Amino acid sequence: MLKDTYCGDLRAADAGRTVRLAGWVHRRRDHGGLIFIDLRDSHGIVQIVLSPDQAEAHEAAHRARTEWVLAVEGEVRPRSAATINPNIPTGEVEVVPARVEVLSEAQTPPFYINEPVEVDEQLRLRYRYLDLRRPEAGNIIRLRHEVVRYIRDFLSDRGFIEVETPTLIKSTPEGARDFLVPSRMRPGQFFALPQSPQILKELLMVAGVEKYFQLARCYRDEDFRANRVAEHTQLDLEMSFVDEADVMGLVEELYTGIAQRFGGGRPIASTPFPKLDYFDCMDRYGIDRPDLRYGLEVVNIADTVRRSEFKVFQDALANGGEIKAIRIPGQAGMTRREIDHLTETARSGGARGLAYIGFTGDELRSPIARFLSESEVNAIRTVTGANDGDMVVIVADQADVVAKSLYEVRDALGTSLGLKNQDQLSFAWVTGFPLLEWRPDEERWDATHNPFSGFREEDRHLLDTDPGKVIARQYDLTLNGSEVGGGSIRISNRADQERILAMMRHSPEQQRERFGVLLDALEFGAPPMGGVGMGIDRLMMSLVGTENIRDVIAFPKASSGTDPLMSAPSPVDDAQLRELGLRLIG
RNA sequence: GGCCCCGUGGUGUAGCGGCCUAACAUGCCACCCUGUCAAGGUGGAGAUCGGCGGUUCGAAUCCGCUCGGGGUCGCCA
Repeated sequence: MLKDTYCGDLRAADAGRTVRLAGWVHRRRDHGGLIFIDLRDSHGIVQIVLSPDQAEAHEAAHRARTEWVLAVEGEVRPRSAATINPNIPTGEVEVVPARVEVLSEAQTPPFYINEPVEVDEQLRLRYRYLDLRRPEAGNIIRLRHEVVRYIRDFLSDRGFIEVETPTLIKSTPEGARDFLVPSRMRPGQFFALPQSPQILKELLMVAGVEKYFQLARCYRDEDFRANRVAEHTQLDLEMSFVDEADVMGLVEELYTGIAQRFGGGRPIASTPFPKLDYFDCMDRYGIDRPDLRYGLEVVNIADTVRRSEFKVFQDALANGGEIKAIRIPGQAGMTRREIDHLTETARSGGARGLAYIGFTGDELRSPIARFLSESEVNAIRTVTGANDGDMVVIVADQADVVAKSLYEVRDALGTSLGLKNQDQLSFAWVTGFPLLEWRPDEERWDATHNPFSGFREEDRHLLDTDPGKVIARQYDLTLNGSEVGGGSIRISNRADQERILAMMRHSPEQQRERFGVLLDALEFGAPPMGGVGMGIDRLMMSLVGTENIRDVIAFPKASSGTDPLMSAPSPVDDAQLRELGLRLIG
């Protein structure tokens, strides 16, 4: 090794040691006589001091520029009291080199590495290897390693084995669009990249593995978002002979440990994690992954205004809809502009408008008050618990529109009122999901999560009479309002699996073609089984407090779906295409 | 695919019809400088304003198209 010590590791106790350091010039302060160089490596930064006495070293330091790579050999010296820098961990010492060697020179970087300035993301991605030198960026990748290592240790200690599954698998036209890989040896045929190792992990259970996990790369060929990329990493895990409580308990212990160790001291809002029912969630938050860091719960006020004159309310109820409200404490005086903005937000959720009542002492601030009797207003006030100074906003429409609109309103308020406390990790389980939902356009049932989720035995009879009422043995984990993972106890017998697939309008031929392997395997002694897929990227986003999923990935694709670093995708030679039996059209 | 926002020296921004021969900060280069840590001082180089076309006496500034980027809806678990 050219070095025996990391720059960032030096402390007062190292004073007097002779060390060999190597790293990058973070910053240089050349006083003509004295030269200070902040030398940076993967552990941090330490100050190097060069006086003109050591002519050769001084000369090298004088030539050196930002991001040059230097090897330094010298003595660690305590700094005098007046020159201690309390802002950096190594600030009590500095290194006085006898020798400075330039290992590599460097062009001026295209953006600042030594200052946290917001730079165009494409430029950063194109030079990601420089971007990652920025401690703020690189430390996320290092933290990710620690988290992943913790996961591996945790599960290994509990008898899990990590098994790799293939990256080239069979395409199933279910769910998201597959990435396809043409087969050279079978021209005209294609592999798909896995959207998750779902079937394979169930086969591992049939294989008697009992406890499996994998940090699996999952691929979906869909458009990107701030928190969505084409390839993401999931902690994929499956266990035999378990029920919901076993899997949820294990995941909860794991995630509590991760949050405590890597959450930067941020408290977990509640342990054990709250368990919410899906229908309850939809009722109170309008969404199945509520952000529990703040209140602003949705209240049903249909009963209080059932006999109201107000046509909007009448129509909604006459058409089988709902009327719900959110009480916003202390916001009766919000500006016209803010109200308009909230109304716009509600409209984006499908609502035609947003009614409001501001309780400002004796007066009511409300365009709809004249359609309501005094007792109705009082009833609304009682049901919502509104005090003087509170604002109540109301949406009346079909249930799904009310839910979506008020979810959007609540979410917007959470942001604008500063209620999304970044210093809190608020986990919650959501269970009790419907197994199936009706697709009117396709006239078939579809799985709400995945077609292998089991269902409550007591709901079995409903499969014939009212399939939409069947509750799945599904559980999702949410963190600060985003879904960080989910799983289920699986169907583990062929008859049930075939029955569900049939309800989803898979013909027996399609079932054999697409899921034959699994169906067969379920006939050879399949154990009861269940597991989860946990999104590692989103977990890391929460741990480091970023909105951008690309921050937690070493070499991410840009939002456009391209790779500015490698310039991918790119055209290929005709010869390559020919070999694959492909020809480009258009 | 729809909608919204952005595109000015290396980087981050200002300028939004003529005062722009494009400003500021930082970075870069040179010189001065022995205790700085965003070192300081002096001087200097560096962008025709994403591209194309149009309106106008005159366009970084207005209009159209286009390319690139970001966000969002659709899509996606």
